[in-house]
This record gives sequence, structure tokens and C-alpha cells, in this order.
Amino acid sequence: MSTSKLASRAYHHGDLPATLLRAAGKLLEKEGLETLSLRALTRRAGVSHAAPYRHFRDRESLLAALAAEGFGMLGHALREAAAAGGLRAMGEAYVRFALAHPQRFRLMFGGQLDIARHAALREVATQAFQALSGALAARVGDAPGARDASVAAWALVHGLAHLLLGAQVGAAARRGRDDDQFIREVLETTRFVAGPPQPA
Amino acid sequence: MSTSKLASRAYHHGDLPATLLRAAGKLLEKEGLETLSLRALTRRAGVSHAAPYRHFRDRESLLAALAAEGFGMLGHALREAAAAGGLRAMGEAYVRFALAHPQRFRLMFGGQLDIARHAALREVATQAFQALSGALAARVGDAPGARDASVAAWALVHGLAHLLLGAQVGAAARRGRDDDQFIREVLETTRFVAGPPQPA
DNA sequence: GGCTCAATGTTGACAACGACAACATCAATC
DNA sequence: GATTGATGTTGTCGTTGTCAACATTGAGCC
Repeated sequence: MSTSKLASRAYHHGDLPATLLRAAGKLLEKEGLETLSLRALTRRAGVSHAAPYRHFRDRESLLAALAAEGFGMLGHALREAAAAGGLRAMGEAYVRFALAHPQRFRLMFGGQLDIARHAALREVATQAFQALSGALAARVGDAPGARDASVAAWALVHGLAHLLLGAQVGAAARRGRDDDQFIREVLETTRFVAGPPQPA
Repeated sequence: MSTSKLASRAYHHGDLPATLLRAAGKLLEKEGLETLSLRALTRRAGVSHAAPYRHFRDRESLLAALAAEGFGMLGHALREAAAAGGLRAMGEAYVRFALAHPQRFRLMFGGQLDIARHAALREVATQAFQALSGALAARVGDAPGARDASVAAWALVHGLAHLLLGAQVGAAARRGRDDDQFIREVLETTRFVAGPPQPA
């Protein structure tokens, strides 16, 4: 233990950015997004209140990094599911990810972070989405209507995730089924068709 | 002008709650949800910084009132669409509402407001949803699988709204179509079936 | 008409926070 | 071994949500 990794009292922390992000990830799920303060993170990391500004431009930038982590995790989960069980498994994995990391999902898709403004975030987000759209394109082809269908499929799982997180589906609709079964059976009720270019 | 309505200098404001909510509605869409501060509202209303606490327990309660307004508007739009154009029109109206009031929609469905905790909010929210689920039940019946299909239909429009608000559907998928046309054609790619109780 | 009181609005204060500037400390490099 | 850039600290400022104590007003009662 020559340098620092264990000597937590050294003037320099060792790897403050990662430590802050780890603490942030925990506090995020525990306390919620809005009450997640930089100063709370510094206390957890045993560091002064202005230290984060050496690594993150501002609070939003740290949140962007957190979201980027999230998109990485989501993309990983989607690719894993695609390999194992195909499209249907991907959809279920999408919703399951949201349920497993509700606050992270809210951060990623809540809208207070405009993804376009953070280059690295935009990058990893599109990568995650490509896991989805790639698998969809392989399945439905690339006719114009097929593209609309893949948007609809994405919207379906995305919306189901949001509804479940918001507890907006009543217990009556749940009929006692656990998350996995409910998600599966709801998703099973939908079929996608290539939309007609002109409605008759 | 005996009492107050025009004499804005009177000690008592006249109808502060409504004035605050009006100002909040404007500031919400203009500046966004997170930067909406009680103090900014009091400045707009020409009233002292602590005045809101006579009418709202705290900031969250004022936001809850704003959200309640939103659910009222959404329910109204849905019922109007149902009367005019049936189920499909309702779905389009749902997404159109989100696009017309993005910050309001984020407030209503963003998840930082736990709806259950505010009784009045819960009330008007379920009313709005009943507009949806009622029309869906009338269309698909009330078999168990049909209920799942209506959850899926709701998830579809809800998710499409969120994706469009987050600018997550790329320009490539849009293919130049305006909002209404895009929404219509995406929604047209989906069909709902009563899910099989046991998959063969 | 005058009194009383509850509702409504104000003033002043406090703690927490994000952000910045000025300063301190350390480690790597020459 | 001195220099220097990166990293962490201290101190401060403005803003915000919230509370307590006080001020003002109008409505109802005698």
C-alpha cells in the first residue's frame, strides 16, 4: 500500500471520479434523482465540497456520466437477451432493466438531461438503441412501413416500462401476476404489420 | 373597483392560488420543471416569497396541483377525441397532448411526483385513465387477455409520447413526416390480439 | 357602528445547495 | 532537487425551500 488505494487520508484521493460515480449510483437508487446532491457525494467520498468540480463541469455533467453508465448497462442487457432469446426476450429485458433500476431509467429518459448536449452520452445512448433497432431491422426488413413498426415496438416496451415505474397500471390489471409474467403476457398481445402507404 | 380584482396593490391578493397556478403553468413550459421555483412565482405575482405557503403545503403540493390540471386537460382531450373519432383518434390525441405540453407531461409522468400521495391528484388522474380504459374495454371486451391488450395499447401511445419528447426517434425514422402523420402511421402498424392464456 | 377573529400576506431568518475563486498539496518530469 | 500541472481545500456568494413571528384585512356578531 505504497501510494493511496487504501490510505484514504492521502491528500489526493486516488480515483475520485469513479468513487463519486459509485456513490452517486447508490444514492440515486436509494434517495431519488432530485435529492441527489454533489455535496452529499463529497461527504460519502470523504472529500471537500468543491472537489467534484475538478472532474465534472457541473452537476448536470455528473448526471450525464451516470446516465451514460446506464445506457451502457441497458445496451449490454439488450445484446445479451438478443443472443439468448431473440426479439421478444429483448423487449422483456428492456422493461426488466427499467424495473431493476427505476431511478437510473428516469434519469436516462426523464427528459431533464438533454442527451444531445453531452457528446459521450449521445454516443453510448445511440449504441444501446442500435442494439434494438438492429435486431428489429433484421426481423422486419427495411421497408418504410417496417421502420415505423420498429418505432412502435420500441414505444411499446418503453411505454410499458414507464407505466410500471409510475405504478399506473392498477392491481386489477395485474391480476396477481409477477413482473416477468405480466410483462410477457402484455407484450404478447401485440402484432406489428407494415403500415399501408395509403389507407384505403 | 371596490374590493381588489383590479387594485393589485391591496394587501390581500384576491385569488392568489389561481394566480400562482397560472404563472406556474407559463413558467413551467417556458423554463422547464426543475428550474421552476416558488420564489420566481411570487415575483411574478407581485407577492412576498412566503405567500404561497398559505395555499400550498410545499413546492411539491403546488406541482401536484399543476399536474392535476394537466390530467384534467388530458382527460378532456381524450373524451373529445373519443367522441369524434374513436379509439385511434384517442391514441393520437394522447400523443398530441404530450407534444403540445411537454413539460406538463413530464411533470405528470416523470415520476418525481408520487401520485398516490396527493389524493386530489390521484382522483383526477384515474378519471383521465378511465377515459382510455373505458373506450378500450368497449372495443375489446373484458376477457383477461383483452385487458392485457388495453394495457399494451396504453403503453404504446405512452411510450411513443415519451420517445418523441426525448427526441429519441431519429430524423431517419421520421422521414420528413410532420407530427400528426408520423404518429398516425406508427400507430397504424400495430394490432392487438387477446393473448393466449397458455402458450402452445 | 364597533369588536373579534380567522384568513391571508409580510418580514426575517436558517440551512442546504451549486458554483466560483484563491490557495494548498502532491507527483511526475526534467 | 526544482518546476509545474493536476488534484483537493477553504472561503464565499447568490438562490432556494421552509419555518416562525408578526401585520393586515374583511366577515360575522353584539
